[in-house]
Amino acid sequence: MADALPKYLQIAKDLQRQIEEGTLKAGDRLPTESELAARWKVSTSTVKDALSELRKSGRVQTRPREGTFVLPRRRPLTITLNDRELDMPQVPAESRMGGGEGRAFRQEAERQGFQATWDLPEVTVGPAEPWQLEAFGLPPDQRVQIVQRKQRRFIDGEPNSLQYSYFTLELALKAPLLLNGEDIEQGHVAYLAELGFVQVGYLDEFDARPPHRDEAEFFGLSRDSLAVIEHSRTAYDQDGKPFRLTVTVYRPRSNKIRFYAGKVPPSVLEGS
Amino acid sequence: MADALPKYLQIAKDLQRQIEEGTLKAGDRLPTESELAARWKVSTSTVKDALSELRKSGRVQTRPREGTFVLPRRRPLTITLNDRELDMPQVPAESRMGGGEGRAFRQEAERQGFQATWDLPEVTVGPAEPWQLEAFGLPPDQRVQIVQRKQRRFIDGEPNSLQYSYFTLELALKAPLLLNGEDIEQGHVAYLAELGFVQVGYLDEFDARPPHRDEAEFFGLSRDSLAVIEHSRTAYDQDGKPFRLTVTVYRPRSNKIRFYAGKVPPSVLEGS
DNA sequence: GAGTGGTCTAGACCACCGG
DNA sequence: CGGTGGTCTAGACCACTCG
Repeated sequence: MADALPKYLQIAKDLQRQIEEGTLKAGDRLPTESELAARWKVSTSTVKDALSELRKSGRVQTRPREGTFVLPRRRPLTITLNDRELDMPQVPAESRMGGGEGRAFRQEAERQGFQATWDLPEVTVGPAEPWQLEAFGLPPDQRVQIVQRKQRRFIDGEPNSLQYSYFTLELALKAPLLLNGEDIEQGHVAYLAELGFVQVGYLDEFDARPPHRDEAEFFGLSRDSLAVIEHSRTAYDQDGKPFRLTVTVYRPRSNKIRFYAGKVPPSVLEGS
Repeated sequence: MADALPKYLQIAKDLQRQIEEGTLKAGDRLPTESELAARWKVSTSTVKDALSELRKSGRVQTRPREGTFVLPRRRPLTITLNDRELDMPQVPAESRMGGGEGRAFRQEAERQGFQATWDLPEVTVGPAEPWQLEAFGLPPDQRVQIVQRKQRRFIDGEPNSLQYSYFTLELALKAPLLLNGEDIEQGHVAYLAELGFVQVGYLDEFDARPPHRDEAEFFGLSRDSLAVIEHSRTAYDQDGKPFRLTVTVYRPRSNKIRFYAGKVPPSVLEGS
């Protein structure tokens, strides 16, 4: 035979095939590592390599001390980055959403037939880290306190994304609801607009990276799972000054991130 | 001590620290696996786990039979998704770029002080796969041939991204340069516009996933490295019909993908 | 030929949960 | 308590490069 695949990839491929063919269905537990090792006459380490490979495909989830399970194929939540309100200057500032935060998250989810929920935000205050200073356009040696609002967001009850919003303490003192560990009914963008900090534009950036330990725990990802997608948004006020930084960490495969330009058929944009 | 980290994470963390502190500099080879095993008094398997973890941070690269090397910190290429020309209808169709393809790739790279090069495209023709039919808005049972143009793109001589452009054979017969394994001087978008297929809008979607074997090879990623970012663009013509599909696979950490809305200070947009 | 990482063996012990 | 995957041992052999 010509250049046989390593055993661990053969095992991974065979399991993948069984999942695709439906022999292993969503929610099923895969054979245990020792069963697979016996069946394939390999050591358990080789099986562990195979399962590690499978986890990276995003089709299975390993829960320590329980086993490895086939994940259901869920319809992903579509996150559209374009902010229709922002693109239409005639809409009053009070009704601008800011895309992806608070009410906008629920509205988008419901339009797509999902139920969106979230925990109360955890508010913490601390000295700025270098990357935060850079995002706020401040010199690297500036001493400034940053307010972090961290929120866990769920779709149909399942962990979907983690959102961190950052503000300077200086701003938060003028907008004290930011310091409350409670929802801001109208959303950050509208609340700040009421106080005169209007978001006239924003810049989004993306990266993919392995999850941190707490993110892996929240999303139920064990070792060697998929990368998460990190989406940073820097919001600018009327003076072109960055006044809000939002970092959203998405669970892989549960979200579809999209952006459009020019004329795209409405049916495409609406179809989930 | 309280809940010590597993050894393999301790080792990874120590190496990471040495890289950050500069004890290990860009281009340096890390100690070999057996050296690390001896130094930490652990088995080589534990060291392999540690290096696997380190590779996921994107700071090192393992080259089989050579060793593990510290990667230089390169300034990433910024890919801006907004198409300024498309957003300005007064610009004639012939000069629209399409963002990220051919000339636009070189222009953007040079503006940021990089040198962009690419291989000649590899053209292949074959039956449509289901996801391609879906992207082109065709029924799943339709029999149609798809032309693939695959191009390897480099920044400063290093592998940067892989771009696959897809067209129906029907379209390619009306635009025969698409079937040539040569560059299209003016770019796909302009060439097709000349022939009456004007891109009036597009829809971008993102995902992060582990690299395929050939992608890992092209990017020089070995086992357990970072995820690649996949960017799909579906382009629509005047009739709202999708006529071009482009999939770009980006090397992680070498690219910064961005998008803006509303008014963002020009200095931010220009600053690479 | 020496040295490298990729693959693999044949286990071991542990913490944790309720299959 | 039994069974699970996470961590780890102490190696082995291989294909390949030339550090």
